[in-house]
Amino acid sequence: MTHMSSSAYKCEDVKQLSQLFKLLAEPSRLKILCGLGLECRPVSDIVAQTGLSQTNVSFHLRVLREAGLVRPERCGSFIYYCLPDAALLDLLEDWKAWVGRQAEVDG
Amino acid sequence: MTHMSSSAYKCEDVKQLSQLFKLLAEPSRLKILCGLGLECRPVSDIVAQTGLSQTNVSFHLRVLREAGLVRPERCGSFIYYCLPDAALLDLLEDWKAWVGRQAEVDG
DNA sequence: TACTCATATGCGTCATTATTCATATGAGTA
DNA sequence: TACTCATATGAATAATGACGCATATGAGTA
Repeated sequence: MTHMSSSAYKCEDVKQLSQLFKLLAEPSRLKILCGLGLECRPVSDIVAQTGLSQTNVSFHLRVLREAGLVRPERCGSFIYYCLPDAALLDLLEDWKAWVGRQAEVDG
Repeated sequence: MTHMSSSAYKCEDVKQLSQLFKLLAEPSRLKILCGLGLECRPVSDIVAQTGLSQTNVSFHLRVLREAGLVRPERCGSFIYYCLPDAALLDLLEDWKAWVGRQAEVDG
């Protein structure tokens, strides 16, 4: 316990947080999330929008669904997906802003 | 262009953002970043603190360094690493808060 | 120079995971 | 029931990335 600081060692829940980031780290998944925005869209729309294969979209939607990052809603033979929490988009925006600032600094 | 909305399609820079998240998705790397906090520490300290092997720490530090997420500073035979931007910690805190809230909601 | 300590790097291996193909489920409709 | 469309799933493959071992670099010191 020599140089314990107030700022360090704050991430007890590194595991939980890294799992979340892993979900967002997949370009296809991030594209799906961002593409959804605040709207609900059927899978076929997501497929068309992202250009990914239907199989692949379904795969990633399952991952996101099981993590609670998207919520499915059946409507007829369609299944609509949407973000359960708008705050997620704000967080993503914060990172984008940060990345933008970093890019300025680094050149 | 049938149902283009204001909220969707906002992530032009999905690739850049997902690369950043990929860096943070590695538990070891996240541990290193969080462990650093606002301080500068030599590699040997990071090794001791994280319990990771020296090789592995160096490996991850390189990844983080090349991405601009840590900055090295030579001091004698030691190389100190620190975060170049304190805002990074705030962003991580925001996510932790969000994850906490999600956990409440989901049960 | 020779020696030590701190850190970095090349290489091989193992584990994880994204992707595709083919097929199954499940709702709607005739 | 049979048929179609929307979505999900299983199996196989391919790509990525983390980790350890051995070794190299580079600074300090005698």
